[in-house]
Amino acid sequence: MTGSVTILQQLLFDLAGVLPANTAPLFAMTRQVKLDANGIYIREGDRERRLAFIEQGIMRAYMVKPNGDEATLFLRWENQFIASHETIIQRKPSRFIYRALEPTTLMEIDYDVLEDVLKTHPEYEPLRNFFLMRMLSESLAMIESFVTLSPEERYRSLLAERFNIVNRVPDKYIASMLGITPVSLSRIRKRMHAKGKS
Amino acid sequence: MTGSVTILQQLLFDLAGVLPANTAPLFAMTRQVKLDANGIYIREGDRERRLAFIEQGIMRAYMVKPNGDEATLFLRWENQFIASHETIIQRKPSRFIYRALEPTTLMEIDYDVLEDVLKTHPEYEPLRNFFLMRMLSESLAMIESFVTLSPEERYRSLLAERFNIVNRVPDKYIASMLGITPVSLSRIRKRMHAKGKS
DNA sequence: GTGCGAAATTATCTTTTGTTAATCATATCT
DNA sequence: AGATATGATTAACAAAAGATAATTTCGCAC
Repeated sequence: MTGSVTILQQLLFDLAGVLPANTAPLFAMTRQVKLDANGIYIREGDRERRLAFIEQGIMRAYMVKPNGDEATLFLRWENQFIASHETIIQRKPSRFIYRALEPTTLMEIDYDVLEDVLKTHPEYEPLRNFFLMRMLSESLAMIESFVTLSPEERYRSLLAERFNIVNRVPDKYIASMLGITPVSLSRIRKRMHAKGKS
Repeated sequence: MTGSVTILQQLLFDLAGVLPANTAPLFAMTRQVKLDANGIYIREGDRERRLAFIEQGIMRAYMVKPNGDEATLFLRWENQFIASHETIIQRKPSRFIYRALEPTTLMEIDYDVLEDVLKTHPEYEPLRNFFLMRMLSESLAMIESFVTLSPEERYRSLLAERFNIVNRVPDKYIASMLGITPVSLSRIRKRMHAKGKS
């Protein structure tokens, strides 16, 4: 039994009072996916509406810019969902690549199947709502950091809030997520060490 | 009869097949709010979980930074929802101020009342889902613009996609939304005029 | 341990942004 | 209309970021 199921069952109970014994219709439709470090989950152009809960590992969503450079949109880790948002929400082929940074285990469901399950079992609906709201909340926090903080402050804030995640990810992807170049992040780190250590 | 009701009824029919005649339980709980230009809808510290559909006008969500400067998080206009996201999602007092930029008309509902309505009328649920997904999608597009584009490119892209909105809003708020100062936006505009006009 | 490749740092130079303050333009109010 | 406040532009300088390339460090495979 995967821990993901337990976690989601608990959440479903807390949110909607659904007993673990009554969650079979949902979890019966899921399957496990294992990715090696650097393994690709979704490619640019993919149209499959796959939705995955991260059991173990870190995923990175990035795009390849016209000039060939990569830009990391976000990272997702344990107990978060990863999916091609544009494919799920707008049925567009993915413009992003979703790739594991570590050996990663996912619990996957086809989004169309999930919608069928939700239609026949509306009692699971609060779960979708919860994660949608959580993702919206996190996205707005990210936007907030872009409009209120300098690159150095964004990095400090990320360190303060997600030290273990930053620690598990190469700096160049962190830099990209902060909207700056790796060279610039390196200089920020240097300045930070030069001054007060905190 | 407000146009908002018609629009939402149509959406509810398209999304869930709910007939306009069957939407009374929802719209009975709404009320109209009118704001003058510059009028405040939600203040910093407010804890009321008000959710509003913008019938006419533009709303601005901004925070006051420790140094006293304002930072605009986002703008919302006709046919979008505005609410203190942190208050709705995390029940925290609002850290942002939500204010009208023009004379604005809102159709408001108390979020706790909405949840009651959704509990007794789950057939309205697709509407919530639709707007949550739309907001998530727009937020991720915003983040994408921060990690893939330079300030000038962000401004160009905003002009290309939302010319009429940019036109209705003072540049200083646009600048703030783009993560730059008004001075810097002014220079960008100058550079743009100097070179190719497009 | 050695060697290899990727990541991070450093250096140099150019471009852009931030900051502050002054000026110019434009609404708005009386 | 005239006065006033707000927003936009410009100027001057300091600070930071981008680009490119060289160098160093680090992790990993052999």
